[in-house]
Parts: sequence; C-alpha cells; structure tokens
Amino acid sequence: MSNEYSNLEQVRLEKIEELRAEGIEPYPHRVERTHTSVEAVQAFEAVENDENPEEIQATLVGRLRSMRPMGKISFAHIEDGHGRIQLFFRANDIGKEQIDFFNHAFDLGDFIQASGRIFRTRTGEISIWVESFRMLSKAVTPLPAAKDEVVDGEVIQHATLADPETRFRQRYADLAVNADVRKIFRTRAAIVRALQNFMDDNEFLEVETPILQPIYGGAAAEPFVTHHNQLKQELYLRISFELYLKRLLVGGFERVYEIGRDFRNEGVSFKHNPEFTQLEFYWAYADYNQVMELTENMLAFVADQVFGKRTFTFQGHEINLDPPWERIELRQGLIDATGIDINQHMTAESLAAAMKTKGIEVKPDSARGKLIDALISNHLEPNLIQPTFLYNYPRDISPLAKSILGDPTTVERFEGFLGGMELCNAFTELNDPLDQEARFLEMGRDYAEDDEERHPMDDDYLRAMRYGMPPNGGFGMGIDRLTMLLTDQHSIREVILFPHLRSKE
RNA sequence: GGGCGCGUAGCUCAAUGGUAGAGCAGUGGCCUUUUAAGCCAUUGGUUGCGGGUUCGAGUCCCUCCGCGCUCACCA
Repeated sequence: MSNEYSNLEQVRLEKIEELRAEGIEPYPHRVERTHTSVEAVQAFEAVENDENPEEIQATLVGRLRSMRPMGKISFAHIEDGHGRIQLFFRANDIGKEQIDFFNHAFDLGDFIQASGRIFRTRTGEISIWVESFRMLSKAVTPLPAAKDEVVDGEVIQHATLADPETRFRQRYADLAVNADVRKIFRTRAAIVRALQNFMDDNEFLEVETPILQPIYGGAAAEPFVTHHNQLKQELYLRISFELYLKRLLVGGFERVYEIGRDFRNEGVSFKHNPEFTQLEFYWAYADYNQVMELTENMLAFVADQVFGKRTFTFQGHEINLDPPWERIELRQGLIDATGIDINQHMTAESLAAAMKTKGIEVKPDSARGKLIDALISNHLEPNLIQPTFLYNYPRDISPLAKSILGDPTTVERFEGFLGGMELCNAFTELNDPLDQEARFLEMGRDYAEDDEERHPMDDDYLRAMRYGMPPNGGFGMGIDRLTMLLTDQHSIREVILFPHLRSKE
C-alpha cells in the first residue's frame, strides 16, 4: 500500500482541513455518553406508555451508518457496540447552518456524539431528537459498504464487502460493516467461556505452559523454529500442550487444562490455519471411557450455555449434541467402510497391498500408521456427521497412549467426529516411563530423518515420568473447528479473527 | 507443492478482439417524519504487476503476485 489517497479520501481529508480551519478538532480527546443505543430504546419503552411520559435526555455515541438529508431536516443511523439507533435533526431546533454542517462535514463511517431527547417518529422508530452533536472521529477511508436496510430489527445488507481476501486482510473493515461476522466472534468468545466454566465446574485447574519450547512434542507435526538471541538457543513454537500438562500431573495436580494456541508448520486449507486454538485437559485416575463421557457432557453443556439448545445445523445437516454419542470401534468401522480388517494387515506392505486390491490409492513408502490415517480421513471421517467416537487405535500412530489390556498392538484412544470433521482426540495416557522411552526410540527409528511424524526424544519428560505419573486420561480439541461447527461456517478463516494470509508485497 | 478458476471505480458487478459501463457511495442542487428516501446534474479507471501476439487486448498467450476451490499433508 502507498499513501496515495483515492478521490473519496481526498474529499474527506479536505473536510478535516475545513473542520480545523473552523476551530473544530476532528479527533477530540473526551467523550460524553449517557446511554448505549440499546439502553436508550429500553429507557424510552419503559416510560412511553405512562400517562405523562417523562422526557428522557440522552447522549449517544456511535459510527454513522446511514444519512438521509432532506433539506431542512436530516435522518441518520448510528451504530455502537450494541446496536443501531436513528438520529433526527431539524432546522427549527438547531438552525439551518447546523443541518448543513452535519450534511456536509459528516460522512458515513465517522464517529459522532449526539444529544437530545428520545422520541418515536411518525413511522414508529425510536430515535434521538438531536439538540447538539459533535465529531468524535473523522473517517478518511469510506467503509466498504453500500446501503443497508433494517427489516424487523434485522440489518439487511446490499452489496457489502464480499471479497474474501479483502475481508481477511482488512478484518477491521469486515467487522465494521458485517454485523454477522461480529456475531461469530461473540459466539466464539461465549464458547470458550462455556468450556472454561465446564472445566472449572469439574474442578480442573486452568494453567499456562510454555509456547516457546526447546523440544517440541505431543503431536505429529512440523514445528515453527525460532531463536533466542541472547541465550543462543534454538526454540520451537509448541505443536501441543501435552507433555507439559502431563508433567503437571507428576507435580501433584489431579486435573489440569489449558486453552491456547498451537503452531504447526504445515499446509493451509479451509480447516487448517498455521496457528490454531486448542483445549487440552489431563485427568488423573481417569481412563478414556471416562474422558468420552466427559466429552459428551462438555459439548452438551456448551450448547446449552451458548445456544440454549442442543440441536444445530451444520452445512445443511441437522446435528444433535445429546449424549450419548455413537461409538464405533475403529477396526470395525474400517471393515464396514472399506472391507479391510487392519488387524489382518500388521505391516505397511500387507495393508498397502490390501488397499490396492480395493482400488484405494496408496502413497508409496507410507508407514502403516499413515495408511490407516488415510483410510480414516478418506473413507470414514466424511460420513461421520452426527457426533461419533471412533475408538481403539493402532499403537503405531499413538506413541503417547496406553495399550489395551491383552492387545499390545492397539491403544485406548478415541477421536470424536462431528459434521464430517475430526473434532477431538483423547486417550488413556501412557504413564510407564520405560515403555514411553521405548516408544520414543521406536518413533525415531521407524520414520525417516526428515519425516515430520518422527518424534524427538524428550529426556526431561521421561525424567518426569520416572518420578511417577498417575494413571490418567488426556484430551485435545480444536476450538476453531468447534466454533465452525457451532456457527455453521465452512472455512476456519471465518472463525479466526486474523487468519494467516500470504504477504502481498 | 500439484490441478482448476478468479483479479475491472471506494463497494457489488457488466463489457461478440474495436471509444471501459451500471447501481450504490462521492460531489453540486431541490426537498421539514425519512429509513436501500426521492428527483436533477456530475466527478471518478495505468482493467493485480511485467512481457508477448495483433492495425487494435479488460478480452488471446507467457512470467510473476495475490485470492478461492480442490488434491496432497495435517487438527
């Protein structure tokens, strides 16, 4: 971007000069306000049916969203953080000069302070009969919005900002003109708050663990690398919270959770952003069955608290969050979906061969775990619309989970699916330090040097485990995806305020 | 990273290879209860950047930049 101004901007810059020439500061320091738009409406409605209604004086502030000058009167709408309200200006009250001043000096997008009494117009709209007004902040760039109308309290927009690139690069403008976008982020905040309430109610302690980590771990992902100058130390942005949260169980906390940002140096798509928000919790003395139940209750709680109902629509599907969710054993699910029994194919070669006979494309040299992952993603996940748990996963894609009793090749792990998307991942956590050390070595051996699935050895984590870690169940869930599901958004960029985009210059 | 598509005024969009337009916004004027207010007039463009083909390119071809969809990878 350069600092060249468009014609529209030049006009507004001239208006700023005119204001200053008249001794009017277009960006004053102090603001007065007695009512929000919503409070003004409520205050008026509370008294308007009285026998001798009390006259209510109010001072409101907001951004000009529409102006309808009609000669010696003017109508305008301002929008504040709560809603919209109409302003009514009349030459009889404030003089022709003031009407002209308003019409000329003010533009859509400017912030204004207006005082007057609250009344109802002939057409029935509660409005402010303006007696005085002043500029609070002059907008130089016009908002990228055309006209909109209010029908039954709903703002209907006509040809508003729609280009996704501009919307995400200039989210401030997107938010300023698209009320439904603001609503998504209010809902997102409510979802996070509800999750915190639920975890707190269940006596989980909210904690914060390092984002800058000398050794990354807890997930199969490529990290971002950074560097501490003074310490001359390579550091990684975390790819999960897992290993630090489980250290806290060693430290004596029984239930901990964290809601925060993870960073994964991988592809960007409609459901992947390089940084995304996770909820993880670890629960001592619980196993994955108890975590499954808590998960169902957690999502029902969120739905109740945020929406007051447990059914919602996602991309045309009616989804019901009432517990219990459907439970499908992964092995059986894959047999039903593909006819392949993964237990009959304990090597990558055998499984790849079976997949090829079924006409399923196989990436060469894939490890068995990666092949199973591919089967889940391509043949199971898209059909899991209603809330479903897939459980009992192969050990070789779950280096931090505990094996099933009597079956060392399978671990007590489940993933929760909703709307055809993986939403959460949990397991009975491995707490045997010797077993864990063997798994780390195995993960290091089985994958190529540059394979992102390769897990680095975390000696400090192993030391923590050797002090004794209580049996526990762990859980991770993507908050962005949960928000997508609950707000019916197809793209993760719609639920992240400032999604990652390539630099333009 | 691969494939497909897109990029025109502040915004939303037009324009058989032949003078780049419309609505809204803006500017000037009329208008004392409007609400996508209305009426009259009017400004506004290096068509993402750079090359090429052609008498002539928004349009066809190529490079680059960005975005979207999709595949791969992942949560």
